Amino acid sequence: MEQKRMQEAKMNKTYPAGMKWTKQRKAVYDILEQANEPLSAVQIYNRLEKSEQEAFAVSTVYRILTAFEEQHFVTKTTWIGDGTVVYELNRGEHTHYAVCLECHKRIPLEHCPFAHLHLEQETGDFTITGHKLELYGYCKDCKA
Amino acid sequence: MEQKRMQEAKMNKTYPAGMKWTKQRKAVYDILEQANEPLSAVQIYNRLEKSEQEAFAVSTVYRILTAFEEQHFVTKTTWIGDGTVVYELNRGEHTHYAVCLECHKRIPLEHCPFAHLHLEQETGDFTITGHKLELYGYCKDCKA
DNA sequence: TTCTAAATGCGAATGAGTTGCATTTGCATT
DNA sequence: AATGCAAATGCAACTCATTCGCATTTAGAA
Repeated sequence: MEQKRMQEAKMNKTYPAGMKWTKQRKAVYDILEQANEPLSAVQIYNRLEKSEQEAFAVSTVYRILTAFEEQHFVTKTTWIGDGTVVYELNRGEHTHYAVCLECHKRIPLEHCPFAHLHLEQETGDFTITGHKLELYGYCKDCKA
Repeated sequence: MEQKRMQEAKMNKTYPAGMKWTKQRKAVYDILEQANEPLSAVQIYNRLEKSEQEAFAVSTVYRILTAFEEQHFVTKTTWIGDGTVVYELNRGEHTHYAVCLECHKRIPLEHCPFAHLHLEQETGDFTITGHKLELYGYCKDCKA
């Protein structure tokens, strides 16, 4: 649903009221779409600098990402490990990562380990709306 | 084991080679011990300012916390919501939290939901050594 | 008591992210 | 197609957490 709205937005068919589809937003959107991993605002800014002839303002990137988040186009996440803030296009999947302590590679998990868990039971009066999980360890290349 | 080492460290019986048990470290340790929640470096710094006659340097607090983390005296964590970095005395338990998105209260979970899960199965060639988990939602006071 | 590596203080520097304000630009409406 | 204006951008200055270099102090081993 969100995804369909994003597609429409990109095709410039519809867009939420009071939202403009500028070239800056298109560029940020394209970078997020082409990325196969979550990106930080600075990473996005750097890629913009390389791919575009005209430079963008950093503040614009931050504002675009905030706007995208409000429109649910992207999901903002903080890596639990180092606190890095990254943005990821909302493709509908629910993704967790296994983080290698050696090379810091992030391997997306195929399935959410909570799919069959009933977490509500043990949190009493707490209403759960989401969760965040990171596994730590060593990838096959770093087991040496 | 870590806990015993911490106790010994505090009693000034043993301490890892090349590690000094200074009054600054004692003070930071005491504050962490008395705290019933994870604290940020700035929070610790502020409490030091109030409780001690002499002022500490902020950089010293950061360096102490880094050293404590390397010695596994404390655990460094990043809060999901706002990205705040906090430190918590390593009391030996394996703790996860439910974090209220409204009041930011952190409710420790009694049991680790992974206790009976075999995560290795779904990560293929990844060797898991640890994990971090945070649930978020709304506590009973904030459900309004 | 002496000696030295480790720890601290201080202040400057960094880096991520934000903000105020003047200027530009989608885009809805003529 | 021209107009009008709210929304978006650029820019530069700012905040805030954290780090770093370096001179000075100090814990604790010898």
